[in-house]
Amino acid sequence: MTTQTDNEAVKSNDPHDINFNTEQFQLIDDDDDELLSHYISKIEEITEKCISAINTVGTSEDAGLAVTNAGLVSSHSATSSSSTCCKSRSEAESTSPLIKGENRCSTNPPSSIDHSNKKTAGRPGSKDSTDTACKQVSSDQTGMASSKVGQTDKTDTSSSVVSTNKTERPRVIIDQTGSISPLEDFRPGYLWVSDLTKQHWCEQQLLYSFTVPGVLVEDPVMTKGSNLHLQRELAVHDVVKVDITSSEDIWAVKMLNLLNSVQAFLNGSPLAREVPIFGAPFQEDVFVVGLIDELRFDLETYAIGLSELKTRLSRTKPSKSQEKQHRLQVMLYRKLFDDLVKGNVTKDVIARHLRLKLTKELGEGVQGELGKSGLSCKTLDSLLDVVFGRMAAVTCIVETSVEYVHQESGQSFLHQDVVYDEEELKKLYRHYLGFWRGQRAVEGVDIEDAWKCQRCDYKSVCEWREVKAAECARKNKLGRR
DNA sequence: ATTGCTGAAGGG
Repeated sequence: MTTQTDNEAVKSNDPHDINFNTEQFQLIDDDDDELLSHYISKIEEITEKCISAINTVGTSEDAGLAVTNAGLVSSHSATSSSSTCCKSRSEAESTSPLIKGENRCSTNPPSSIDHSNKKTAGRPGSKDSTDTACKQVSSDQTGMASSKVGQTDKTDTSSSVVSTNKTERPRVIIDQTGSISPLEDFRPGYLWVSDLTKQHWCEQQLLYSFTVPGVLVEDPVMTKGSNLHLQRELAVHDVVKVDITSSEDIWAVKMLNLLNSVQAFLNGSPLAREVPIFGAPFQEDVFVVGLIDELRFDLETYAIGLSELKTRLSRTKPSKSQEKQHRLQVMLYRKLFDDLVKGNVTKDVIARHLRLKLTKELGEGVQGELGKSGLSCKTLDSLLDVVFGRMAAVTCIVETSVEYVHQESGQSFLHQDVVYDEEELKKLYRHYLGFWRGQRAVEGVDIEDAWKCQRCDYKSVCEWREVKAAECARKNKLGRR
């Protein structure tokens, strides 16, 4: 039982400044209906206050955070993609009836509050449930299938205010004294290639995307981009669902996707899309996971080329900064792929970073899919043997490029070859890891890239920007003397 | 494990 008093749960003199008194939530009896309904109404009240406070922020001129009816999470968190992805799926269904993906949009009312900077708000884990992953079968080639992980969401119906208190952790942002590093804090286990490319755009923005609670907002330009990518993907294979029972299963499907892409080449197919890739490059003991847009296989020379698709709102050349960002992405993919070809990734590294038990028996659904590809692997351990073997049968990537496509017309208007420089990549990568390991402070954009701040969600709260602005003002003053 | 642990990329 609790001794809850009636003091304010939300102390807020200023609607922009919400103080949560999390202390006062205590365990109560499930049976105590009266008390329970008291709390529920209390929670609703708080929710309403928060939403109205946020709305005020969202509509004010200098607001960094926008408002939508989709709940309260980091604006660049994975959750935002789950909604856009869902949309892509349903739109894609009209052009390709072969997709079996279920609608993953949460139909919950928009009142899920997150005041704990929880990273995965609205994206409940799949640990304790039997999930399905979307697997794909090639449509235009017989025999070999390729597949892709696409976990479906559980619908989150928990009342979040009470439950998040339990999981709330103290958040440490870059600690010079060496407490918790961003890597441990935000990406336990492994990094995404997209983490590193975002970091390339602005490290400070990346950090804010993890730490500043925001509001989910759908960016139509990004949605359009996702849809165009999906369209292309569906041109080479279809999606089927696979039952998933463990994280080993999830990774097994990913391995199968990679395996099938490479196998498709060996079977005479010239194209593979959405190819999963992973590794721990440059002996840094950090695991990185990515998804290659497109691999092309030259049937005469057996040469493999990598192509990254970038869709753009306008038919304009990408900025220098974007060019560099895309180049980094492509070089990283290439490095990860080549490392697999060269046998530079070991089972041990995979198991350790992904926290997988290689000897665990894979679920029925996954084993079934493996069977369809002619494999009788019962565990990740034996599947990895096959994957490594197949990867060793192809050669390293010899060509890397970025293709720019105009969103509205769908026309490709620019093709840029990327010069691969491994030493340069290594240097850059190690510099970026410095941030992830908490070995150095965050770096925002250089003064010449300050234009990026104009469209940044965090411009109203950004300390980096403030410091740079002051620096700039000082310089101008000196210059005038 | 007592509790927890990520589809990655999507564009500027």
